[in-house]
Amino acid sequence: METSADNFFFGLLPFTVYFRIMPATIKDIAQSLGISPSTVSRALNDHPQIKDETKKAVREMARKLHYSVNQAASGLRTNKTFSLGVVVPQISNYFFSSVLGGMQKVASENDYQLLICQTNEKEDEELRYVQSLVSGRVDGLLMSISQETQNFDRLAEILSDTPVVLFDRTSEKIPTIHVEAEDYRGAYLATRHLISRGPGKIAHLGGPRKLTVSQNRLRGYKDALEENNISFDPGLLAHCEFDIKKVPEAVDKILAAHPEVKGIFAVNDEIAIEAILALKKKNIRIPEDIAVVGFGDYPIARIVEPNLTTISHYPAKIGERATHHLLKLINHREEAAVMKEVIPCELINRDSA
Amino acid sequence: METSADNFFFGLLPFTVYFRIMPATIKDIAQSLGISPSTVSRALNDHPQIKDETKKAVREMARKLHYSVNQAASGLRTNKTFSLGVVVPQISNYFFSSVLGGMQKVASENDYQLLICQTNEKEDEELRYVQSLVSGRVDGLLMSISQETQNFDRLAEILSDTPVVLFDRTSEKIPTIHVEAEDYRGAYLATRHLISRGPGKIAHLGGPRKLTVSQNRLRGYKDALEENNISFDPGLLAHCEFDIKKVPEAVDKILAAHPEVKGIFAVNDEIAIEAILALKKKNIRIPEDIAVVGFGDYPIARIVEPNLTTISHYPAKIGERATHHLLKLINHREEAAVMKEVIPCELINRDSA
DNA sequence: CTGAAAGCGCTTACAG
DNA sequence: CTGAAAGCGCTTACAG
Repeated sequence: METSADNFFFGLLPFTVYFRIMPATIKDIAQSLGISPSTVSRALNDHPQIKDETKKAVREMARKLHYSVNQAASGLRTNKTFSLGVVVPQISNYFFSSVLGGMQKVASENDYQLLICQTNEKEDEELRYVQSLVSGRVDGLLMSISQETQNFDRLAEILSDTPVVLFDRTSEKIPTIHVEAEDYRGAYLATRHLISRGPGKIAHLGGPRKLTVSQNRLRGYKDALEENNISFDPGLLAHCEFDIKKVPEAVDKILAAHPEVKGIFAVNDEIAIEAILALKKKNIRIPEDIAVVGFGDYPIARIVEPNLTTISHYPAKIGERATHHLLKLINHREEAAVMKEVIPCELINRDSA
Repeated sequence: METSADNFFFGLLPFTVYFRIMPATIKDIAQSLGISPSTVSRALNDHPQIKDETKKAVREMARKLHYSVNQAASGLRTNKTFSLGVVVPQISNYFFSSVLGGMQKVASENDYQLLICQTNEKEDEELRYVQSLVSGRVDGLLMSISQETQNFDRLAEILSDTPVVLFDRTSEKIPTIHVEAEDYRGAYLATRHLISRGPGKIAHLGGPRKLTVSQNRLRGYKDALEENNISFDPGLLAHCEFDIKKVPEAVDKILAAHPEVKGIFAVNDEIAIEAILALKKKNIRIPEDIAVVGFGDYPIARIVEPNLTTISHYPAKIGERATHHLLKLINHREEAAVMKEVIPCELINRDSA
C-alpha cells in the first residue's frame, strides 16, 4: 500500500521547463511557399478564386508547420468569435448539466464553442459574467436567470446589443427568444394524475416564488384542481425554495393543516424524493396513503423506493433548441423575434403515484 | 389550460430588428475626453504613471459609454486570453459537472473564464477540441482523457507547447501536472471495510480496463485482499465499462461462480446501485447476505435503499486544485513540473455495508 | 488568380 | 505624466 504521504504531492519528477514555441502564422506559411500572406489566408478559407494547386500546397505546409488560425486575430478582424456564452445558476446540477450537454452538441456541430459561467444564483456575479462575455468574447449568449435577480434593466440594456436566448429561467423583461419546458402543462398532467387516483386533497411543494418556472408549475397545479372542481386551498401549498432541507418542515406543515391529504405534487424530483423520505420516516405508505409526483425525471427518480412518478422535460432538448435559435439569431440577425418555444413534457408513470 | 399547439411555437410577438450598436472603443473615450488613446488604455489598466484625476475621468467616461475592453484585440496584443479550456468526456455527469463547478470557482476568482468542451469519449473529437482550444483561444488546458483515446503522441505534441493539467483520467504519456482522486486508497478502504465485516469472498465490479482510474481502484481492491491474506480470484472480478446495463449480467456471472460471495466493491456508485437493484430483485438481502460499497458519493447514494456505503472523493476539490495548478503554470511558467496531486478520499459509512 | 495595403482595437516601448 | 507610432495576426476591398 502507498504511504499516507500520498495524500499530498508525490513524485516530483524531473523538471520540465516550458517555453511556448511561437505558433506558426500565415506569414510563416507564405514565406516557406514564396507567396503572399493574402493568398495563404484565402487558400486556408477556401476562397473560390484560388487555384486548387495553391490551396493544396498551402494546406500541406500549414499541416507541416502545425499551423492553426489565431482566433483572436481573426475575431478582431471579422467581429466573429465562434464562441457562445452560457450563463447558468449552477453547473453541477442534473438539469443544467444536461442542458449544457445539449448545447455543446449543437454548438459543436456548427463549429462553435461554449464559454460557460456559473452565477451561483447571485445577481452581481451574473451581471459581471454577462458584461465580460459580451465584451467581444462571444457572438451570442445563452442564459438562465439567477434566482436572486431583481433588476432586469441593466441586463436588458447590455443584452439589447447582443443576440441572446433565454432558457428555463426566463423573464419577459428581456424581450427575446425564450426556450422553456412545458412547465404549465407538466404540472397540470402531474396534478391530474394525482386527482385521477380517487377523491382527496392534493398538496403542492412549490419552488422559489420569483421564478417563472415555479409560477408556471403552480398555475398548472391550480388549473388541474379547478378543472376537477376542487377549490385551491393555500394550506395545501408550501414553498421550499429548491432547498431540500426545508422539505420535512413543509411536509409537516401540510400534514398538520390537512392530515387527510392524499397526494403531493412537488416542483422537482429532489423535493419530491425528500418528501418521500420524510413521509416514510413517519411510516406513511407511498402511494397507498399519500401519492407523490415529482418533476424532472432525474436519475434518482428510478432509484428511490417507491420509484418516483414524475414529469420528464428533456433538458438536453432544451439546450439543443436554445442553441439552435441562438445560432439562427446570430446568422440572420434581421429575423430575430420575440417568441417562446415550449419543449413538450411527458408523465413518466412509476410507483409513487 | 393552454392548447396543445403550445407544444411548439407560440406568441410570435412584435418583431424586434436587432442591429448591433458598435461598442465603444478606447478611441471613443479618448475623443470625448480630448486625450490620447494611449492614456485611456493606461488609465483603464491602472498604470501607476497616470494621474488619479485622469484615471477618474476615463473611468467615468468608460461607464458612460458602456465601454468594455475588446478581449480579442487585447488578447492579440498581449497573447493572453484569460480563458482556460476544459476538455471532459461528458458534462452531464455527476462527477464531471461537480469538477466543473470547482474549476469555475477558482477560475472566476482569478478573472479567468472557462471554455468547456465535451468529447463524448471519442478520440477524434478530443483531438479536434484540443487543437481548436490551443489555437489562441486559451491560456491553458484542463483535461480528462476520453476512454477511447489510444494514441497519445499527437496529443502530447500539441500539448507540449501549452500549459496543461490533467485530472481524473490521466496518462503518463502526457508528462505534466496530474490531479487525481485517491483512487487506490479509496478502493483499499472500501475493500478493507467489506473484509472487516467478517470472513467471506469479496467481489469487484470494475470499470473500463484502459482507464488508470479503474486500474488504481482494482489495485486497491487487490492489495486490501492481499494484506488480509485473501488470494485474488479472477472469478470474483467483472468489468462493466461504466455501463449500468451490463451490471445485472456481471452480478449473475459472479454469483454463478461464487454463490457464497458476501461483499461487492463497485468501481462507482452508479454501478454499485445497479448491483443493489439486481441483488434485491433476486431477494438477496443487503447488507446481511451481500454487502455493497460504491465509489463517488453521488447524490443517489443517500437515496437508494439501503443507503449506499461509499467512498467520497470530492470532485469539486479536484476541479479547484487542477485549476489552481494550471494558473500557477500559466503565471510562472518556469516552475512547471511533472507531478501528481492526489486528493484524499474518505469512507462514508451508510447502510449497504 | 494573386499581391500590397489598410485596418480591426488594443498595448507598450520610445520619446518628450 | 502623456502622446505618437508600431505592431499583434488576420481578412478583404482594391488593383492588376
